[in-house]
Amino acid sequence: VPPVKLVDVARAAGVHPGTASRALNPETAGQVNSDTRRRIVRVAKDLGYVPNALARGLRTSRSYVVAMVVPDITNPLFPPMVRAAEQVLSEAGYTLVLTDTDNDDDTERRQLERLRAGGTDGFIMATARWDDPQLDALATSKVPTVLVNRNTGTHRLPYIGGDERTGMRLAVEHLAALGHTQVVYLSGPHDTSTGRERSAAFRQAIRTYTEVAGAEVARKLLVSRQEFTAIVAGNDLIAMGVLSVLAEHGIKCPTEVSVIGFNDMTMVNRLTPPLTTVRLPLERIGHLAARTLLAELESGPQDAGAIQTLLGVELMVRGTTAPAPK
Amino acid sequence: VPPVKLVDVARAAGVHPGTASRALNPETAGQVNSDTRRRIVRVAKDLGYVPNALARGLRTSRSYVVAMVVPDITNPLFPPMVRAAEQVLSEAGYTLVLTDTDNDDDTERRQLERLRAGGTDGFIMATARWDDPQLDALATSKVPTVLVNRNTGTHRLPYIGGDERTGMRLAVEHLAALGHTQVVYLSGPHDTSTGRERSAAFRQAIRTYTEVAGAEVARKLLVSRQEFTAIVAGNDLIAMGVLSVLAEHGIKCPTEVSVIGFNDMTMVNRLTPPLTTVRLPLERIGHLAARTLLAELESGPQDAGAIQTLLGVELMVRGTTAPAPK
DNA sequence: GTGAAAGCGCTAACAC
DNA sequence: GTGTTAGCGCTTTCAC
Repeated sequence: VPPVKLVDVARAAGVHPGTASRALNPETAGQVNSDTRRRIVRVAKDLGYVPNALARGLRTSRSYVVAMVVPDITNPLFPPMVRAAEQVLSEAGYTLVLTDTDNDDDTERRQLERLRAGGTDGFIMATARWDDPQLDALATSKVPTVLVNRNTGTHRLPYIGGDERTGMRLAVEHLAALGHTQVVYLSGPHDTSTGRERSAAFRQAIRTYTEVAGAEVARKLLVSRQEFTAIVAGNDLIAMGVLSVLAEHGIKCPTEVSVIGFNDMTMVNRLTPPLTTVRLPLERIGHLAARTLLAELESGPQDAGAIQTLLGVELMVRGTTAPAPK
Repeated sequence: VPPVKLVDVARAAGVHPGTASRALNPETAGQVNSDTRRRIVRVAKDLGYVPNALARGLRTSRSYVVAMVVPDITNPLFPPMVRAAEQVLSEAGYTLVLTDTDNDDDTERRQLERLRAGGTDGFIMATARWDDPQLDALATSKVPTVLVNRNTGTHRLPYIGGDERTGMRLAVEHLAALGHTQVVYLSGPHDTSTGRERSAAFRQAIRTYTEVAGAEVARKLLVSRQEFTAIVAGNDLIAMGVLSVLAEHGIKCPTEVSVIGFNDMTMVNRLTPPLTTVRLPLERIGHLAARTLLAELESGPQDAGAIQTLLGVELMVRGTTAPAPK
C-alpha cells in the first residue's frame, strides 16, 4: 500500500492541497470554512492519511524530535528520567531519540552532530561536565537545551536536578540526631578523566570501579585507625563497597558503623542490612525537564539560565542506628 | 550561523550541486574525478558542511532512523539491550529512537503510527505478544522489523532471544544434581491482560505486582502444606517475593528451601542469601538484533522468518544448596 | 475562505 | 566526468 498523501486527500475532498493542509493543521484550521474542514478531516481519516513528517520538517524546519543524551542507560539513575521525559514529549507530539554516549566525549560529539544535522528540535542532556565545550556550543547556537542530573559551571542553560546539597545535609543531620559525632565522607575517585587508550576498558568498568573504589577507600580508612561511627558515601555503589569491606573485617552494620548511600538505586532496599540512602525524584526531574524544553520549543527562550531548579530529595532511612555506647 | 548547504559547498568548490552531492556520497564518489572530489571534500570540511537529513530522507525515502520499542525501560532487562543495539546502529550511521509503551497497547499503536509516518527505516520490537496485530501489520507492510526478548506465535518475523528453555533445564538439572526431588515452579500471574479502566494503575504497579504475586503464591504454597525443597521462579522479582515470605515464616534459605530466579537482575547477587538465577545474554541479543536489522535494511529481506535465534544462557549459581537431610 | 505557485535541501535520471 | 532538470510532500505567502 503506497502511503496516502495530502494531495490524495485534497483530490478526494475536491479541494486544493493548500486548503487541505490548512484544514488538517490545528493552528490554521480556523481559516477554513467549518463545513469544508469537516469534510476534509473526514476524508483524511477514511483514507488513513498520515502526514509525512520528513516533508513537513523540511518545509517548516521543525522535526518534532527531541534527543536525550545519557552517559550510560544501564545506570539505573537514567531509565526513570528517560521514561518520564518521553511520556511528556510524546503527549505533546514529539518523538524522543535516546543516545547513550558510553561516557565517551568523541561518541557524544559525533552523536550530537548527527542529531543536529537531522534537525533535532531540542536536547535534554544528562552528560554535562563542569567544563563542557559541547554544551557551550549548544548554548551559543541557541538550540533549545535542558540539563538534567549534572550541571555545568557556566550555568548558561536551564538545569533540573535533585537537591543534592540538601540530601547530604539530611544524611548528616540524621546521623547527628542519632548521636553520631564521628562521621566520615567517602567521595570515591574524582579523576574520571582518562587517557585515550585505557578509556574504553575504563568505561566498561566504570560502575564496578566506583564500587571497588568504595571498598579501597574503606580499607584505607580502617588501616588508618581513624575513629568513626558512621560513613556517608558519595553514591550507593561506593556504599556497597564499604559494606563489603566492613563485613570482611567483621565490623557489624549498623550496630558498630552506620552507612549512608546516595541515589536509592533499585534493590538497595533489599540489601542486608538495608541501606539508608538519599532518593532523587527521578521521574519528576524527567517530567520537568521535558516541560521546560517544551516551553522553550513552543514559546522561545525562557529567561535563559534563570531556570536552575533543584527538586526535593528524600532520605530513605533503613539501615542506620545510634552509635554503640563506648 | 545559518547552516551551510550543499549549494554553498558546490559554489565554493566551483562545481554543480549534483557533482558535490556525488562526491560527498560514498556510494557515488567513484563517479567523480578524484581531484575534483578531493577539492569538494576539502571545501565541505572547511565550511563545516553537514547534510540535511530531512531533505535527504525526503528525497531517498530513507531516514536512517531505527526505532526500538520496549514495554518499560525501567525494567533492568532492557537497558543493556538498548545500549548494545544503539552501539551497532550508531556505528552504521543510524539513529536510534527509543519508545517506551508503558505496557499499553494504545500507546504502542500511536507511537508506531507516528514513527512510521516519520519514515522510520526499521523496528526492533521488545513488546511482542503471542498474538499481536501490530506486528502482523508490520510484517505485512514489509517494514524491516526484528523481535527481541519476546516472540509472537506466528513467527513471521526474525526473532533474537535467550534460550529460556535451556535456562529452565539448567535450573532444574542443577537442583536435581544437588539432590532435590521436590521442586515447585512458580510462574506468577498469566493474565496480564486487563480492563481499560484499571490498566493505568496496573501498569504502574506491574513490577511490584509480580513481586507481590510471587509472595502470594508462595504463601498459598505454604498453606497447602505441599512438600518441597526447592522453588524455581518465573523471574527474579517473583523469586524475591518468595524469599520474603519464606523469611517471614522463619524458613531458612537455602538450608531448608533453595530458590532459583530468572534474569539475573542487577544487584540480585547482593541479596542475602544471594539468588541463584539464569542470566540472559542481553548485550549479545541487542547486538545481534541490530545486526540482523541492518542486514535487512541494506540487503533486503533475509530469508524471512527463518531467523529465529536463541542465544545461550548461563546459570549463575549463588544461593542454592543440597536439601537438608530428613 | 480558497486557489495558485513557490520552495525547503537534496538526489537521481538523463543529457552531453 | 559533469551539468541540467525535475521532484520527494508539505506549508505558506500572495492573490482573488
